[in-house]
Amino acid sequence: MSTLNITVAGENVTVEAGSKAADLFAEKSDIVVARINGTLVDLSTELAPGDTVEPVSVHDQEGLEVLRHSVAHVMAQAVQEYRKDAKLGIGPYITDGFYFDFDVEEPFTPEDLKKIEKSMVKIIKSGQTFQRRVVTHDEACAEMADEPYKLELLELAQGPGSGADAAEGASVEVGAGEITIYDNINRKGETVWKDLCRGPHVPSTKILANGYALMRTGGAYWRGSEKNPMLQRIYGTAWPSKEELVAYKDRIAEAERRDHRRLGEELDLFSFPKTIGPGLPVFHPKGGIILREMENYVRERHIAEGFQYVKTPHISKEDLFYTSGHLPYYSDGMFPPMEDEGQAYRLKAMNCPMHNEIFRSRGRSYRELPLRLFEFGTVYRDEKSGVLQGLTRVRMITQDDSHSYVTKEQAPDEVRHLLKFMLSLLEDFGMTDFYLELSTRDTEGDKKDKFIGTDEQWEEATAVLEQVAAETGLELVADPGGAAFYGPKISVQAKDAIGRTWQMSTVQYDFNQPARFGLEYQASDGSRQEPVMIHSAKFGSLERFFGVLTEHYAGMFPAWLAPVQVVGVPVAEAFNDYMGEVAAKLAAQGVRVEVDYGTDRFPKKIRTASKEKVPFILIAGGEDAENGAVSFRFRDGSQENGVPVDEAVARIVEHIKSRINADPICTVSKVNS
RNA sequence: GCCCCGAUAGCUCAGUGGUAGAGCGCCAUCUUGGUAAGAUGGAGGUCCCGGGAUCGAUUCCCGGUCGGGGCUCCA
Repeated sequence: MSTLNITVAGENVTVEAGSKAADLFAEKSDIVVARINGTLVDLSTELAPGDTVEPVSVHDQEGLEVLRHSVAHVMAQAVQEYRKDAKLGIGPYITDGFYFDFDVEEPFTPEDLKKIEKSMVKIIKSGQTFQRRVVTHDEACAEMADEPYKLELLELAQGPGSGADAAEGASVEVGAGEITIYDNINRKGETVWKDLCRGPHVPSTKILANGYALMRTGGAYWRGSEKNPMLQRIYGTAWPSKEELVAYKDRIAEAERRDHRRLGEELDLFSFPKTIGPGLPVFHPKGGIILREMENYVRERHIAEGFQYVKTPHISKEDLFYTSGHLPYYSDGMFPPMEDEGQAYRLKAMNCPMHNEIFRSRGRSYRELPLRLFEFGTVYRDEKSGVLQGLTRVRMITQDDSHSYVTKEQAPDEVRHLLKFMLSLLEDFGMTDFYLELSTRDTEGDKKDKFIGTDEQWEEATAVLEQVAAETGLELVADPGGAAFYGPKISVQAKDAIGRTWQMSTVQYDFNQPARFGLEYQASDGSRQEPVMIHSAKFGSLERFFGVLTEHYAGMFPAWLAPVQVVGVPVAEAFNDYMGEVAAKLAAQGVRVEVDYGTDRFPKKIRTASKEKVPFILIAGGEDAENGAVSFRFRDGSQENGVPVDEAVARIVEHIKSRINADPICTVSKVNS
């Protein structure tokens, strides 16, 4: 009997000829695929002499992705059993799960999902297997004759322009090399379903049994283009174990509890009155306090960093936005013009042109540079209906918008300075986990004409940003094509308390607008030079940041931001006056304090104040009054009784002043430690 | 903008081809001494808007508005 030598997980092994990868890992049920000579393949792959084989577990990222993709296949099989008219789109794995697109006559209902899930249970329990089969292009076309979208993918994959763009989507199914079809084989050995697929797959559906669920449906354009027909997409999630599935569902439930739209209502922070219009929020008094505190702090920090606070109008003659170059590119995003005395005006959708006018309001010297302007500029963008979402996507956007006018030589330092500044600001709001995204222009494709300026300018600007970003030591992700029309940008992506990523700050290098506006300064040699303009926003939009912060803190704003910082609860009516005196001492120190003089009983008052997520509940009863003391109840439910009033006041004031953000519970004891 | 779903009291939601309900909240009275719901009573609704079929529509159909989940977009 012949044998062959291979390397398994770094060790030399001799196996019988004809062995499969599965034979090597037969005892290990968590191994779902193998990496042979660097390529991820099915366990059914036959081994060849000299192969290097690495097992891939379902607990590895790649193994998990394979598992998810296999669940997608099972789902598609179930869908086609249930809906004979369903035509297959693509079905890849995604973060946390998978989806599959179908062209169906009637969209799926929640009841449909339940039925599909049921029939998936049957399939998965039956222990079907996946079998890989290499076919020719013609064979694939014949087998997929009833699947128009698969035929399109086959055509794309072999077409002349089968490069990245043309085969997007196709590559998921077909890959670069040979064409393969995966058969779903039942226990009798019959092929019950098949799909054009690059693979690989788990060996048997049994491994899928642990933790999957169908989550939701939605429309999705075929191959992601709005020019194409809309298919129906079913999203699912899949995990190696039941526990992980439950943990995932818990995470989703937690995100729902934190939803700023829900908290905004519960905590009376803001609303979207129908009479005003979609995407146009009004901030209520309590939301107003939070906004004001955010603004005050950010304004102070900007001034400390050398910015000068300015204010500009909400509307402008339309010509301004032609000068800046915005209007030809982004007219869709701006509200339509208003006419007054024969002159067309526009609501501003960006502040930079206005700041440029401040720059050129008089002659500028190199001695003034960097000239840093900053404002809370409220801009209006005519977002398409269907994209609005709470405060995170609105039509009124208040940008903490700043522009630094610098010499070309000063630009790298200015970007460095800004990046450091914005990270420190975000940290002050309890966001400490970042990565950066570098958005550059696209030199080919549909959007290449969106970018203006010479190659040299783009290269120079991009190099500056890249260099400075690298210096931060933070992870840097490329975003080709994501630049502004006037220059490249760095975005700061920050993770919130439950691990979701939000795009926050941006810094943008602009070599276009100074020229368009004819900005210049007089250099030390007397010559006139053109400045470079660095755009930056730390929150991006106050509205969006407000929404993100609400979710990040789960409504438990740190004391310095909290609309009500202290609620005083007398144990009984007899202590109302005493509680009132304590509250007056706090109020005299500028603390936002309320006393619950209502007729509810004591426990109900505790409940009410707790639900408002107030940082400090102060309690006063007989024992306290006798000792000139007061008792704390903190937001986590813990308490501290009999604290002398003056000490309690001092601790609260100190805590608020110290702006402790990282811990949303904010107990006073943490200040002292 | 596109696909789907929804809209009933301030909020969360039940319900019905014969003009409507609960809990919370709100108001009142009585109560109230120690860490998440004291009792009773009351007010409050053009059942989103417009049109249609029907003896009759909050309910069925069509259109609109707004909201939600996706897609696309996000200067």
